[in-house]
Amino acid sequence: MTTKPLIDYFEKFLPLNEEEKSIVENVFKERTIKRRQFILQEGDVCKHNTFVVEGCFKMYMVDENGKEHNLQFAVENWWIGDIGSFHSEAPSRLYIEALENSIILQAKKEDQLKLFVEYPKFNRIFRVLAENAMVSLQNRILQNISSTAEERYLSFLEKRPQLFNRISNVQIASYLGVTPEFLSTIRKKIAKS
Amino acid sequence: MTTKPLIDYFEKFLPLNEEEKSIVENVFKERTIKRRQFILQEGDVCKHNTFVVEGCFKMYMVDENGKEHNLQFAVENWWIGDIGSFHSEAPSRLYIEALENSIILQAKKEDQLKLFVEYPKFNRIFRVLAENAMVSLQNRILQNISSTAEERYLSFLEKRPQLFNRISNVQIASYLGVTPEFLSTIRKKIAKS
DNA sequence: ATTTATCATTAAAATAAATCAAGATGGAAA
DNA sequence: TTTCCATCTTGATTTATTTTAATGATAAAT
Repeated sequence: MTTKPLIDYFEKFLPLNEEEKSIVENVFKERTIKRRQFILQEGDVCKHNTFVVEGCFKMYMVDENGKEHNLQFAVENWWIGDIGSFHSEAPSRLYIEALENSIILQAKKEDQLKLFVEYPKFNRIFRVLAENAMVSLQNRILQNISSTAEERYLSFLEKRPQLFNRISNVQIASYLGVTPEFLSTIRKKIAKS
Repeated sequence: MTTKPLIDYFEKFLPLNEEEKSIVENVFKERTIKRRQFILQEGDVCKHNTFVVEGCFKMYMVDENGKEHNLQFAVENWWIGDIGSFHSEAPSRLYIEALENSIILQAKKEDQLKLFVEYPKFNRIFRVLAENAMVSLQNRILQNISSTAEERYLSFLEKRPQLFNRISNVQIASYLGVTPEFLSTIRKKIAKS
């Protein structure tokens, strides 16, 4: 019963009855992923919606110069996936790679759609999830267009302290949109003050 | 029947029956908004979800130095609102201001919730809307962390050509996260090449 | 155990972008 | 018409950030 963390997660939004719990167990399949393994690569269609039970992932784009740009990290109790590709079934521009050995739960698109059609409660839960994600993304954009890199780094430390000890500064720099070298000078400046 | 554009909009996602069309007419109220008028101000709770029938709005934050940072524009057939504040009922940090004389349709929170509970179809439509919004926001973040201001401006012109002739460069600069002066030098450089 | 890759840091030079100050333009308003 | 205000532009200066290159430290691979 690895689906327990996911059921607990859903129940933070709306309580589930026994039937709904058992459909979650049927729809979401457990997978074990090793560090450095990919669950999505550029050019592939994103066929799964992924919930992280244990471990850590990054989702990133590779630009024309071969540089990686981290769009998102996901640790325990986070969702990750290229929703755009998942819905449109167009090839993704993104990679999703495990930063640690991980355990995930995945739903295939057709199963998740069935869930939405047959169990309206999940429709409601996923609407709220998407809206919450929108709010975080909007806040991140506001930060990006209004703050310096130093302010963005401080705010990242404040908002995601769990990640600070778990992810290398190279990865954090890529998420913030600065070079690792510049992040290093920012850290030096902060340490001094 | 100003709700017609909204009904047409919903039907691009899922067809509505007569009952559903009439509930849309009941829930969404028309308002006329003059240029420079606010429909949300910092400190207020965002009590409405807004659909733009005609006109143009900007949603922005004012930083500690008094500078405005545009998070979003909305023209015909776009939604605008501070979803975070709408859901949490916490005071908003954002302003929403009309850039032109406008006509909007607004639903109060309790009415919209009733819609979601009693007419599951709208739950589904709004889930898809939120997911689409997530995709655009993710793409914008990727752009912000991976591109120069010039690339961001060119991409804005390509993606939102309707806005190019309709919105001042000051507003576009604020949306891109650069100063109007620097946007001017970008434009000069592009014109030369 | 040794080699190899990744990571974090530093510094100098180069570029991107913000700030400051000023002038030109054109439409709105009196 | 004249005044006024917002917009756009320009150039000089300063600050933020990237690039390049080099180094020591650590972790991964052989």
